[in-house]
Amino acid sequence: MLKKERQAFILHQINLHNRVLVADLSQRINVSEDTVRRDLQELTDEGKIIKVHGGALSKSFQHSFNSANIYAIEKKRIIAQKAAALVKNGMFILSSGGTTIVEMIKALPKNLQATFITGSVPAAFEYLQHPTIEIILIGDKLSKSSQITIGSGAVSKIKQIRADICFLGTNGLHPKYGLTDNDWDVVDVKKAMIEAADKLVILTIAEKINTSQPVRICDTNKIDILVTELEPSHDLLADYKTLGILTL
Amino acid sequence: MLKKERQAFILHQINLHNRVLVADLSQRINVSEDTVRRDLQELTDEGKIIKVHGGALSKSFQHSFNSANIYAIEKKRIIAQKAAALVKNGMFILSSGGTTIVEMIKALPKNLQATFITGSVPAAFEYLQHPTIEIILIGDKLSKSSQITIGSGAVSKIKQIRADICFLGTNGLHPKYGLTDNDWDVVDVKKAMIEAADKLVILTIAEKINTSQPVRICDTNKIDILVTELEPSHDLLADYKTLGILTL
DNA sequence: TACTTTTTTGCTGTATTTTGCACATAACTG
DNA sequence: CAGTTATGTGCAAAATACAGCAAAAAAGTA
Repeated sequence: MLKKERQAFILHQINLHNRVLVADLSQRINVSEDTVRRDLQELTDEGKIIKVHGGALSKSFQHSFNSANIYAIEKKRIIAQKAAALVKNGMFILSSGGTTIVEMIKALPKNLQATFITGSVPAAFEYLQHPTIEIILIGDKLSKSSQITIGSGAVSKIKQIRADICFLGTNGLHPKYGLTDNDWDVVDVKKAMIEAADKLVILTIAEKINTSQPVRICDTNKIDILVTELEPSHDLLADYKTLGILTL
Repeated sequence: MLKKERQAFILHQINLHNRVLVADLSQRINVSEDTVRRDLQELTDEGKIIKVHGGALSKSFQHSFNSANIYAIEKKRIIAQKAAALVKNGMFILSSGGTTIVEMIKALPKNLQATFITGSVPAAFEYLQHPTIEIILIGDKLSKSSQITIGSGAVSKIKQIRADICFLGTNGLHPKYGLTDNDWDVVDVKKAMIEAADKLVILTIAEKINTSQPVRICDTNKIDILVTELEPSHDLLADYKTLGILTL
């Protein structure tokens, strides 16, 4: 069996049963467990499955864990504070989802008057807790893995918008490869958001800096402001500063 | 069963029943109590559950520690079970938000293949927890009080849909005044949902039966099925049965 | 065709993870 | 307070993962 064929088979099994075991697959396909593991690793890198000890799970399993993910929460709170300070009264703000964005929403001043636009369910949930802001929800098909709306309907709605700022969380940021993600449909939505806003602000923990994912969203020089938990003068940010990006 | 899978199962059980017992889980999953305990410990470390002697509790449980609320939740769970049984594979289902609807979503069979359409953020959040269903989010302005999208954009999107069932929670139901609510904009959306579906199913606790609110959604005879926590033959439902409504 | 180069695969040995058990300790119950 | 039940810890066995290496297969290339 060819490699591509094998991976397609594995993907099919995962979508069918929501899980696979390394030992199982190795026997069924008649290859070594190492090979299966390598296949699972590649599929994981492409963001198609979730690899776990002993096998792999469908992406739809991921959400049940992410719901209360407090990973790196302290760092994200620092980022949230810095990012929230960029928002002024009267602004129109586009935002994606992600835990960092949700933290930013929590950090918004209580008397802020602004309009926020998002397709992310967790972000919308958090925006709803705020007493004074207005919220516009972008409708379309909901993606299970990313919990935001995707598809042409969402993209065309976003294109009708002219926003002041676009806040994006990110999965990969690299001076050469730019802003990257692992889901094709999500990338389409993020691209549209970037085009629809005057300023692009990227929120990311330092750990994701200089990493990359398979699908490209935009070039690094499209970014206006980069918000991390580091000091603005930190070495890790030097490359981005030379590209003209404001680091906070 | 894989470790992650097991933890997902435990998390699901907790969200469903608000509590689990170590001994119970160990028997159901067929692992030692130690393993269950370790899982609970990890989930606790990640902040997803509350660990207690003998088992664990849902995080939401610690907030809603008032007994009146929990009493209603038991009733709503009965309603949820009955309503969830109406959904079949391949259906298109429109739904509003509300706690009763959210309970219904939790009660949906795990292998269900259907498409759900909603403008409610809490409902969407709950739909996202389901592994196999498809979700369409209705976009527009978000209403803070009702947590659903309202406005002409939402209404016109709903009008483009032809659904099998429309599930609505309700604030007032009265044989004479029909289905009523207290928010003008929400009523517009609910009206559109009713028109867009073949069947109208109303989910309500008995205590709201024969009460009314200021704004009318539709006549009582538009209702096809009325789901309450009562026995279908209960006296309180007699009026509605004579109107040709199926009571569950 | 004959050759290099690259990719794929399995193997080996060495970490790492997971799990159940035993035992001491702590928490509940009446 | 005594008895029961639950918990945490250390430990060892088994399963699983990973890194490095070399053979085999595939893809280019002259």
